[in-house]
Amino acid sequence: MRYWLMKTEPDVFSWEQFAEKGKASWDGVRNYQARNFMRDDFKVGDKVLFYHSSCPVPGIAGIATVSREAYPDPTALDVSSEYFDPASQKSGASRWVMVDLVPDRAFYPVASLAEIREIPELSSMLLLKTGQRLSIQPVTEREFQFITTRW
DNA sequence: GCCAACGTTGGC
DNA sequence: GCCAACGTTGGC
Repeated sequence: MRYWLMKTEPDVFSWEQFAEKGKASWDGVRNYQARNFMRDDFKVGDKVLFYHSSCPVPGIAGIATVSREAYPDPTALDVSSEYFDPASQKSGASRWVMVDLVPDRAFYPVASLAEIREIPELSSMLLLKTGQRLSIQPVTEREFQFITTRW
């Protein structure tokens, strides 16, 4: 089993919406490295840290579980979608994929980025690396265990 | 709103 | 293939 961190802007899709819906299809990823993680490495049962970015208190809002492995992201072919991708339309097939998640539990309060920064055991998390903007990142088992024990 | 640190695009 | 210009991310 592997562990991941996935970023979302709560203005677009929040933990609260996720929990209420009971499921999420992670569409809209338009970065090759992030896509490749989903396509090649995500397995059913993998655990995900659900991260809120670009908001008043950036941080991990809860934990989720991968419930379906990578399949084509249809928003790439939908001209009315903000995630529409002309190159996918041209080739006739979506070059982007998504996975499905189900919520596990929420963190109350969120594990804020500021708090995470202060914890020596978490100092090597990719999240804290300058310039690291990947929206999907691998997390080590130790990091995951530390966070879910603390929060 | 600022801006550092990227990734992508496209002319050559 | 190079690389300048441009666009995006995301904390602050």
